[in-house]
Amino acid sequence: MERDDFPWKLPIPSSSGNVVVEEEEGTLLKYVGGVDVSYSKELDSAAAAAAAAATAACGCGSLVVLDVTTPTLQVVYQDFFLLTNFDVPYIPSFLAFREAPILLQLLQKMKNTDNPFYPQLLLVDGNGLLHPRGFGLACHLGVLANIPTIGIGKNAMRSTKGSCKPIYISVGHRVSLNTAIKIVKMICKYRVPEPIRQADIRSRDHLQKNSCGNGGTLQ
DNA sequence: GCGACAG
DNA sequence: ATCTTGTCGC
Repeated sequence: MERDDFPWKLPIPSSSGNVVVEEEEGTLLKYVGGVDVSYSKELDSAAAAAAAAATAACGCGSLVVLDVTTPTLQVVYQDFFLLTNFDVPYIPSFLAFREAPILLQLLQKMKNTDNPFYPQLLLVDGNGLLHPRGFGLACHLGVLANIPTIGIGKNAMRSTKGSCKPIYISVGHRVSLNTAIKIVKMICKYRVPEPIRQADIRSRDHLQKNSCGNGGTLQ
């Protein structure tokens, strides 16, 4: 679980700062996925009329895949999973029980259709081994989907305010911490690694355009 | 009661 | 996570 357990090689940053793409097709890390779930606080109109105290929400899970051998980290795949009347609560330290089922479906949909962009590795918006019980969302998802995962935390539990705002990288599944750090460093354009950032941006955007607030209208 | 609490 | 406007800076 904490060792590298995958067949591919990392693109090697050259001394000039450019990425050297090796010729061995299929052995190079190319497709890196990112997952996230966004929520809308808006009440579902039907639920609001029926139950006064009900606070059903809308949610949107997203899965994006980036080609990390391109300088721009091109997004080559995206898919969403919209949730209506989502009432699974968020309980601190139990994030996986809320989000793993959603994200797992997005991954299985790709796998079931033999999608050529199926990610070789997945970055997860949430921690891996860095968790009170040592098994965060990134671990759950990695095991369930049997895919190498890296956990990305943006708030450390019980941390103090630092002068800068770091991110927290932790092992999810089938990747060592050293490798996880190397990979994250090569796919960051901004503070948050690009696969996570794109998953975040796109899920929020998709939710806004397709959420309960629009009466469920699409397009 | 107070502080902490991934997203 | 979400509720929220403008604003300062590269």
